[in-house]
Amino acid sequence: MSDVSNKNMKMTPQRIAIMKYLDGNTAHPSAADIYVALQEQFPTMSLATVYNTMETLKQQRVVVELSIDPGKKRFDPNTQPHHHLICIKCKTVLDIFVDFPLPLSDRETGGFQILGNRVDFYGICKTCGDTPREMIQTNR
Amino acid sequence: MSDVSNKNMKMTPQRIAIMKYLDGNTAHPSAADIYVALQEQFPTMSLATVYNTMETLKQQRVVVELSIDPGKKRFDPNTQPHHHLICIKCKTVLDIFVDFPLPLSDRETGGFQILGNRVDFYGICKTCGDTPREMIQTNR
DNA sequence: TACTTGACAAGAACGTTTCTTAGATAATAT
DNA sequence: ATATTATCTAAGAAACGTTCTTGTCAAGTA
Repeated sequence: MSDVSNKNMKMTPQRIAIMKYLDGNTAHPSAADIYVALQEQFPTMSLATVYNTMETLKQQRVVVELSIDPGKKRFDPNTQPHHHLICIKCKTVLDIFVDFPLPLSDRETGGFQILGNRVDFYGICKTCGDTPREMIQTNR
Repeated sequence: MSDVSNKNMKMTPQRIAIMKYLDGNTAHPSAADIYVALQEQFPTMSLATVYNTMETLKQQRVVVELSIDPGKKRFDPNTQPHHHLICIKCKTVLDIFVDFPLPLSDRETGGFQILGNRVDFYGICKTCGDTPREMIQTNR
């Protein structure tokens, strides 16, 4: 993903900035996160542009959209299949690159054509587990 | 769940109706789904009441909130651990009751205290696979 | 009876996402 | 070089889904 170029989409300064911001980013940012992060660099860029760009990047399979957070889309620049550890307190999402065998028989799928899977583990992250409740700052 | 009574919460006609509607319901309805389904029976009930009730039922562990649908919460009256088959076309969600071993080493979790997991399979359901594109009606 | 508590409807408010419009920019063809 | 076309952008409006606030009512308690 570190190559910021693509023949299938027009590369504009805004898109390049968004892709650079996402490159190597493991925080699974939302559209609003991306928007505020690039505010300084592009004070005139609107949220709609972020959404449009993310939609384009999604279609180009440069990012994956996550529905981990209720009421908020978050994006993952890592398009390799991997799973997530989600902290139910601070909503931090960590990547895990373990491949689990998930066999399903035809009887279980019942004509359903399976294209992919997603495994989410939820629990308490190290920070939230170690830190007294009143000191935890939820990111989102 | 078929027992519509609970000592920890006041049972009102609205709540009883919502619980009855959810009982055995495998469609994973959203708040709006529940609201419109009960419109005829309770024309004066507001959407806020549905949300309040679902929050209460969630805390009583009568339902589980799903973040399967981006931008929409859906609820599952089946609180037994199970996984989901999600059709990416019509958003139908089917339950599967298979238990997969999902071992994670301490190195992989890195201090993360795991409380549960969720496995979502996504693909094309039988109906959407069999039916020509222009005839498919997306439920949501 | 008075007091307290919880639930309700109604609508306002909020956050997220999509849509619409008009103007700017780049690619292609003339 | 100029015209044409398509694409991208900002800006704001609009549409959702969800939460919050307010006033009202009913049930339970002292």
